[in-house]
Amino acid sequence: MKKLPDKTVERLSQYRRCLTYSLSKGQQHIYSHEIARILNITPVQVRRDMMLISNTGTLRKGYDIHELINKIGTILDCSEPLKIAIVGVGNLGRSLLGYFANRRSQLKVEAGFDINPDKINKVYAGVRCYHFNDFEEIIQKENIKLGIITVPAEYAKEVADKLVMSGIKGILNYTSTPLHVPDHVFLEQHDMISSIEKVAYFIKEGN
Amino acid sequence: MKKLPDKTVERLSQYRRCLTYSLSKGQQHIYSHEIARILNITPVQVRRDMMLISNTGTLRKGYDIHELINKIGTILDCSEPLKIAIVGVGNLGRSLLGYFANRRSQLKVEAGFDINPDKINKVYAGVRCYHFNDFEEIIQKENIKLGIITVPAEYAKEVADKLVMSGIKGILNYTSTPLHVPDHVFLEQHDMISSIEKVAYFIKEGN
DNA sequence: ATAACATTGTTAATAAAATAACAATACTTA
DNA sequence: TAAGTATTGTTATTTTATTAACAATGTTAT
Repeated sequence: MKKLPDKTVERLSQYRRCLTYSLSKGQQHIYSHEIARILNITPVQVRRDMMLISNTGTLRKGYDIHELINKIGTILDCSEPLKIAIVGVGNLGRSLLGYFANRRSQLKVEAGFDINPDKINKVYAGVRCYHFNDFEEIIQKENIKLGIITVPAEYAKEVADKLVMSGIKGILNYTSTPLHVPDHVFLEQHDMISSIEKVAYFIKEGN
Repeated sequence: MKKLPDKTVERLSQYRRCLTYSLSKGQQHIYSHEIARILNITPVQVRRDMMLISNTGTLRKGYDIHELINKIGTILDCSEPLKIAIVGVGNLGRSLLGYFANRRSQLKVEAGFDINPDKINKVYAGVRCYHFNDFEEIIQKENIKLGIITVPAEYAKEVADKLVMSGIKGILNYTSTPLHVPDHVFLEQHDMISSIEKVAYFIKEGN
């Protein structure tokens, strides 16, 4: 399948979650406008995304939830679970570890990394914490593909460099330090401070 | 000033942070291409944003950092510090509290809220944690405008409803539950699972 | 003094994302 | 059975965001 637009990919993940929920309630079909309402978007957008992933619904019956979940799975998921490392087992890192605990998913957090000796070899939400010095060895042995950076901002750069050098394929950066990585590494940044300042701006304007 | 584009607002926040850093290094002027390089964007985009906020640089000398920081401040900041509440003092909530500690900024986290009795009246990173039952009273007394939701996903909806009822102006939702709020409340959602699935997708495609 | 250069500011062009419009059609109701 | 209705799928349009192009102009080098 052709590469999907950025935003569509994000929405697919959201579709899947809300579909899983509806399915667990015993619902079998769902209309575009139902999905749209749940996610605060328009029905057209849902249908457009469906078109992009060649998913087809039934007229006046909507989309088969089970089928659509599978379809999204074939697009988003890899054939085997994708292994993830969380670098920085502070509050934020542990928060993410918590998200993934008890969640059957094609995403598997395989290891945490830190430099605080008190944390090394401890297990958090079922995931063991290693010393960051051992990063390269472990991610290569375990075939970990994705790294999430949750260290204090001032360490972000050196952490990212090490991730890249170790062969990580994608990085999700939760620090506010902008990072630079080569083209073959996919980088996503999430700056919480900017998000808050943005909300602040639009509140202010709203006066 | 006319309302700025969403993306420009986000970047202004990032500009300010990188400018503050450069200023602290003793730098007084900065070129559009320097900013761009730091933030992984193009120089044109920087100049375009400058245009939108009517900031003007000096030919062959670049932008006056101090002046630009002030300019961004007049746009993003309110006249008095904007007060924030963090609802859910778990790992993620405490992580955010940590970000704001020791940071002089026009954003001030005024209170945390939780329902766990062990946390009530404790102080985290200088911020006191109250019982969520007292939410309305405290945010009205303290004039808190912005709420950040960091509770487990299943509580997100009721928390949001209470925030809206209590007169909160803006909500930043870090749970994966999609929320619905009236038009006069600004809502920003940040779904960490979707972010990770997105990175996973683009890694997969990259093969 | 003049030419070459580097940088800003702005307009023009392109690309990406969202929305609108509407044809097709199966279901429902009269 | 015929008309009306609700819903999908798709094309067209609009809006938003990014990038390209380039004129203007102060600075540096010759």
